Amino acid sequence: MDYNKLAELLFPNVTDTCEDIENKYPPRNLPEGAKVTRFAPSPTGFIHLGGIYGAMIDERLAHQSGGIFYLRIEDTDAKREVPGAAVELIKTLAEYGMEFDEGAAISPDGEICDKGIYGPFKQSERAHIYHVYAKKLVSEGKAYPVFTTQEELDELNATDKKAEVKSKVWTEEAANAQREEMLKQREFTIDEVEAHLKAGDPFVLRILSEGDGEKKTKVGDLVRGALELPENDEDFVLLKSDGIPTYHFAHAIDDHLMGTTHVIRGEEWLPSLPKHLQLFKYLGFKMPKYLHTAQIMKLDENGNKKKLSKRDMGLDMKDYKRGGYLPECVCEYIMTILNSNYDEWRMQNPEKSYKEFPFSFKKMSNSGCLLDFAKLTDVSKNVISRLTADEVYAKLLPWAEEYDPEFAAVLSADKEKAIRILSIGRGGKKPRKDLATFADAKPYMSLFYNEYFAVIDAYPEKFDNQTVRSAIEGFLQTFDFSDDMNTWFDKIKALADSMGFASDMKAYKAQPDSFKGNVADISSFIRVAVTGKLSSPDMYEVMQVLGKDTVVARINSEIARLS
RNA sequence: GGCCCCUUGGUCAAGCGGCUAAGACGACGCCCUCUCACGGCGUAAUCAUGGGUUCGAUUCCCGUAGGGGUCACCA
Repeated sequence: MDYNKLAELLFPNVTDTCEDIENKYPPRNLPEGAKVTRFAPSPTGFIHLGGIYGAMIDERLAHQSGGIFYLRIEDTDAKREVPGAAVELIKTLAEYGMEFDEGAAISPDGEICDKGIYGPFKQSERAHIYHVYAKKLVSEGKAYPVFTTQEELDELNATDKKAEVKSKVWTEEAANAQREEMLKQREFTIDEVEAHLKAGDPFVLRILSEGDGEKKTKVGDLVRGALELPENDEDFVLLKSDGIPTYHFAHAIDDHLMGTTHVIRGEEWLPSLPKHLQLFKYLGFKMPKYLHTAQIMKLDENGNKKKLSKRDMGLDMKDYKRGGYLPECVCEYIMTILNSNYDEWRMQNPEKSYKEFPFSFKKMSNSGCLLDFAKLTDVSKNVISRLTADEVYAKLLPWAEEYDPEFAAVLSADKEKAIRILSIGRGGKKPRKDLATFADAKPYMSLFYNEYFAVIDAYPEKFDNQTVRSAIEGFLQTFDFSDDMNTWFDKIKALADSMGFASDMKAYKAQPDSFKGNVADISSFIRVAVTGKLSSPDMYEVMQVLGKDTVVARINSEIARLS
């Protein structure tokens, strides 16, 4: 077989050589040890938690080493592409603090554009590059075409391939038949190829695999160590019939030309690693280092770990946004599952950015972890508790504007007040941690606003209305808004004493029977009247924020109700 | 089914031949306290299993089981 002739037949329009391409993309001039990583999503839908997880590893590894972090859009599957998804992807990544040095970006007019000299960064725009290498492989007898008719192709496109693959019964006979079919396709003549081309039949380009599927080769993985994998024995597709490459082919060429040093991807790619080994060998490219990450899982109804699926809460980043989770909280949580010594570091360095943490892939776990909302909540509370009231307000307002406009209106009507509310118990060594998400804000803050205020909790049952009423009446009689906290509370204690309640908790605990109740009970009457609830932040501070008139009005309203 | 990956408390995990097997989240209890938070202290809870190797295995090797992934002109 004259492979050069075959190559010429298949790619008559390709005149560039591989050298021409290589010259256009010179090796990067980076300091020793600098890592070049990429995040390479396909624009087939929303970005998910696993995506952010992977992107954060890419970002840390690159920027921690003084390297380059870039974004490549893997839009090689026109059928699955979702319009506008790429733009959405980039925006979401930006929200999560993923800043790319190079790659696909959004231009001022809202279109995808390229940043840096190694583009184009959309694979659909790189067809000519792939074809140059494809032609070379054909000319060396390392790849060959398989023709189909247009009808067969249409039929292929009509099938739900994923469902078909899933339902497939993997018997030995089926495997053998598949292999025989593959081998048969290797047999053809130049004349046949010419005839097909003349008839306009589309073709795919397949690699001519070398391995026998038995012999093992060793591959290194940054988190898994040495792996033993069988050599590739599959003539997988390089170019689809539309001339666009498959992931495998695009991966080898792009990561080579763009100078990627570290490929970080999910462990679902592990089984296709032999394909990539084969390709890099055929192409004469230097292998990048691989890091296959464990998946983030959930528990299914049978109690088994399962990969997060589209229907699950917690996969789509929009879920987090809607739920009021701050991106920095999610990132903080991801850091805790990325490196288990992160928690410890955070305790020592409460004010630092996570980007100052010495992240190491050596500390990454190689088994999948369960998405743990309890942990996320804890981490989020900590992150938000470290913010100032102004910062919380600045982030809360836009969230509310999108998901609860009415609440947003209330918040912005009196910014000063909102910030005073958010300031309660904030700052200092032991800040309150009331907010894990912005969705917690309204229930927490509602007692401060008359439009939301309601007496929700009942007064403690063991006291009759008469007692409650005289207590809050008594409070009102001596209430002076300008009192400081101690004076204010001393008055409550005095009130307790005058009503036969213990003002000293220790005294009460020693002899509970000699009192009608204690000062905490008195406080709870006032608390329910003023806040509507049995629990609230520090009541003195609450009253200071509410203002004298509101406090008096609420108590009077309760006095009336209890009469 | 073939191939590959994984396996320490409920969860995330430290460990890298000898430890009473860290720590965090969660749970529970106590303390602090005018409530709720916060904080402090404490309790319960883990090496999947069988065989080796070894004076000694959570740690090394082999098998088994369980879980996950993958076997497309999808990425």
